[in-house]
Amino acid sequence: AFASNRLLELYGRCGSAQHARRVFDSIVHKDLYSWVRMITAYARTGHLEEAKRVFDSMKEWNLVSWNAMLSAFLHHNLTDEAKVVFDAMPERNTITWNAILSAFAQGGDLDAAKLVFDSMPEWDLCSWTPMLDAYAEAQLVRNARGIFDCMKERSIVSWTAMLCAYAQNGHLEDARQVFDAMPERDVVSYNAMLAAYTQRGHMDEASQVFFGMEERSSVSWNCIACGYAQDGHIDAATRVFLAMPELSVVSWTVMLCAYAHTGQWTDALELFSSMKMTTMPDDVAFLCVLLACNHAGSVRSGCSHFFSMAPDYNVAPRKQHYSLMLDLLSRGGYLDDAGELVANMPFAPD
RNA sequence: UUCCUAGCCGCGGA
Repeated sequence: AFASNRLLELYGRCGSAQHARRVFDSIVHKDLYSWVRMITAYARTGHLEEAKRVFDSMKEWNLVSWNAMLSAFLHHNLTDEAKVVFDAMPERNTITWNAILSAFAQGGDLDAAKLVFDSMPEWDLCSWTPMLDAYAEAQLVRNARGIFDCMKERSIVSWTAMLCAYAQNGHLEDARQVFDAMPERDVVSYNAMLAAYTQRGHMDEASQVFFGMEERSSVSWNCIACGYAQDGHIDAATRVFLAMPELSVVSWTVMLCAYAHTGQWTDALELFSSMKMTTMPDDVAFLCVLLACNHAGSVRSGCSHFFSMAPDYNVAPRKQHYSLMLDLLSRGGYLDDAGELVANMPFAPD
């Protein structure tokens, strides 16, 4: 059973639920580890209903199995299902509380996050930081600061979160003070300070931070390129882009977006073709491309990109993609096709 | 086993 459990874990991690299931079924004396790993394997591959079925067929449960089921739902944003699990749990630990707190905080549900936070028996770094984030996102910087001040211990992550809380709410000076006061800094905290400056168009300060960095990541470069692009310095942004040691999907998208917004439709579309040779475009990249097609009035190109999203790139079109397509089709005079698209949308029309 | 756990960049939202 021990060896089989290892195998189960392996298949679960590499995303092969069928193989995991085969191993699971072959185990005669399944222990709690086997069950939990089977649940996790299904959860990681998005088979939540299967995961739940496995969970329900368990003979006995422990805290870890409950947490596994809870996290499975939370990771897929199935908050209602997660709540049911949470309420049914016979016992909870810090992992339980932090998991549900993080989910509420990231989902922007401040009231729920607060409720959970206040009900918790104890807090650690992974409880304070999400709560701080939740306040920052709700533009309650003082409450965020209150959490920060109350923390029994602070890590580089908490300091960076506080920096971002100020930056997101336009308090650049305070963000800088936090940055200067941090006991240690890493590439993420540097990037956070960098982004604080570039997002507000303070390219001089941003450059100082950038050149002061011992180590840079793709994020650092992207911030600089994006800063120039939104300043209207497309050529400068392009030079930064070309100098990047590595290109992520965001690097490409920054440039796509820059070209699309400045009316360089053909450049945008050419860039997109180059991008696809090395990088899987995501939903945002497609938005920029559709925006470019839209402004160029290129119905044919827009359609071909739109209809390749799900089948070729596994990207589900969002409402914004649909509305760009509707705009493009109707302005091109393809009213019937626009109507058909609306009829087949997976959302209710606004 | 739940946890490669909480913090950084692109569209939109705010």
